[in-house]
Amino acid sequence: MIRMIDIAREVGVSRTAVSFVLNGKHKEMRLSEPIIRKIRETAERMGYVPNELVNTVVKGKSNVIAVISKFSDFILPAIHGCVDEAVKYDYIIKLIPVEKNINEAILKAIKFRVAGIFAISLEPELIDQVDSKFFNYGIPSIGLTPHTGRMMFDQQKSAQKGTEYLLSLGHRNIVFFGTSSDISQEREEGYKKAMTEKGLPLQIIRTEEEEIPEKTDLLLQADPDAVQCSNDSVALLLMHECYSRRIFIPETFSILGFGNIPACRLSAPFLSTVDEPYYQTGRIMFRQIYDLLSGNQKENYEYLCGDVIPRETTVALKQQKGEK
Amino acid sequence: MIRMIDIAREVGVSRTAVSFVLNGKHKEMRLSEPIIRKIRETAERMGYVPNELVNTVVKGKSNVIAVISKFSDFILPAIHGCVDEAVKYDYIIKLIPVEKNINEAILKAIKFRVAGIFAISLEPELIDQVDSKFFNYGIPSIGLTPHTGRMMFDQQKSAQKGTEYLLSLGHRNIVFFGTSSDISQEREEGYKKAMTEKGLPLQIIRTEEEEIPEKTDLLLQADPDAVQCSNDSVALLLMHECYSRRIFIPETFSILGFGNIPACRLSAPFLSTVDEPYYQTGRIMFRQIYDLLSGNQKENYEYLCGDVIPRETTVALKQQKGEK
DNA sequence: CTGAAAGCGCTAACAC
DNA sequence: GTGTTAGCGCTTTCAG
Repeated sequence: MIRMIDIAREVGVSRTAVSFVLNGKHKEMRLSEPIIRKIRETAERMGYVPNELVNTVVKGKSNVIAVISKFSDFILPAIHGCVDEAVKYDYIIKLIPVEKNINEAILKAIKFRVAGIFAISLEPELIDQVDSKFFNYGIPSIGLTPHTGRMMFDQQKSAQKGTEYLLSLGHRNIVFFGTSSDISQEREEGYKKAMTEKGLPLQIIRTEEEEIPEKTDLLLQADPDAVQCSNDSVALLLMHECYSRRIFIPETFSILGFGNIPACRLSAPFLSTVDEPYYQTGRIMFRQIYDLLSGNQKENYEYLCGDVIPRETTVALKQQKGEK
Repeated sequence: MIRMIDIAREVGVSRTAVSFVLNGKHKEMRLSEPIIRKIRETAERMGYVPNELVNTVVKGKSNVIAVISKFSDFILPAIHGCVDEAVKYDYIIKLIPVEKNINEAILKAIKFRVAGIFAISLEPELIDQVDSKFFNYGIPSIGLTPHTGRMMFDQQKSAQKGTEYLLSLGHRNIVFFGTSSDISQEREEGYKKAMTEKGLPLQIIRTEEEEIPEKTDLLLQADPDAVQCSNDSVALLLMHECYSRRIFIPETFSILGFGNIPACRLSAPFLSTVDEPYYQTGRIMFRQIYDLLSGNQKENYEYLCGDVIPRETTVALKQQKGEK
């Protein structure tokens, strides 16, 4: 690796001159144009690459952000969005996986003197284990305390939009088919709100993914116009149950998922769903920490709201009944 | 951030002593046990965190690996595997996205003096643009030249295993339904090999994903026992076409996918497929660059071979005919 | 056991 | 315009 001193010697100037030219600060020391050009050319010719690590050490400021996460297929697209956004602001993302010990991961980030820490997709239990001493280091972080770092996505409102879409299709007898996870319940609230506003009765069936086969029978007894699922997996699994019973969708009833996972575009029939844009959310999350780093503390970020993506599993009630 | 000198002053010893103790080299300078303990305790109490950046600068060796990639949902699980494996060897992964300019990404990696560069999931055209001067820096890299950095996965052999599985089920009239991509053709070769070994006639239908609706009719005319698809998407899309035609699977014919994407476990019926373990492959890729860094150059890594994952879309011929 | 000193590659203030 | 110098936080050698 060639260093500044090497090119200084080659050109026959001081290391300082090289430093200033290469950092675009040559105005502060009126060097002659030819010299400036020669320094640049020589640097290029010798293949000089500045050492960012040293810069970080000297300036005491890095442009690396640690993303601490329990990675899963689920969260990967958000990381993707985060990385893409980071590169625009000339930040680099370092990935630090967490299995059991979150403090180990945080320590690793601090060892590298990262500019900021971004924790994402960690269970509350892990967050509770965070050693509070780390906050003394003054490293801006998001997601290391219980109420920060949530996905910037409004689950309830998005689910409500989903229900309203079903309503707009003429469905009235809508059952919400969901799991008992926190996130599922937030979505359930959206359903409740939309139904209540219309004065329609609530029908909620809670199920774990493994119980879907049995719970499907329960669902069928309700003879719904439409069923709104708390996520795409349960929607797809429900469709699977319908298939084995030779119950056709959307002729028998409409199904709406939530999440817009890739499988929605590969199911038979294609699953209508509410989009949860992980990638976009990842980008917003980056901007959140970026603002934190720049000191532009905006306290309230706009939460993203998902759009309904109509595909083949939802159809107007009239049309459905006609086919029945 | 507290420094070594701070804890040295606190304890009343030399900075050298602190350095040696904290790096576990105190044997080289026989310090008294109480002093050693006091240094450790003080470091802990004051919240000392070593500065890895400086260490890198001083030692001229880092334990950071840059993963340069055009990230996509596809490749994310491989990254995941890579990160998980890296952490075991105490390496950190830095993500550097590439859109158009690969040299910019490489430069960024070199600026940070990474220990190695790992390029993955980049089109050949991008690889061709790599400025050869970068190789002078002697940074170990994989995937920056046309014939390195391929996924360590044997497409052909895996596909062949798939065909053999179909054969073992009693199917003879097997058609290969695939796209014209390079990877699809490798898999096609596996199919050909298995069929040829049995002296069975080859039936291959090439299709792009958009053409699947029309090509399905062609497929149907062949009246196959089983169809082997070049990837899960086309298998799933084929199932979608069958659904709209009310052709039931696996009663009419068996379908085998390739890839084992998450959607396989969410389709109706669940798709049997050949597993392409991206996550595992990512881990192997890390080990590859790790060996390169450690100087243990093994020239030939074992290519992974996928296993058949039987689910609901494949069934023995006898059983199928019985139901027909 | 310790303190001094050189070195890693670079920035930035300063006197010349 | 330049060379010197101090400093960033640390490792490592070496004479005491």
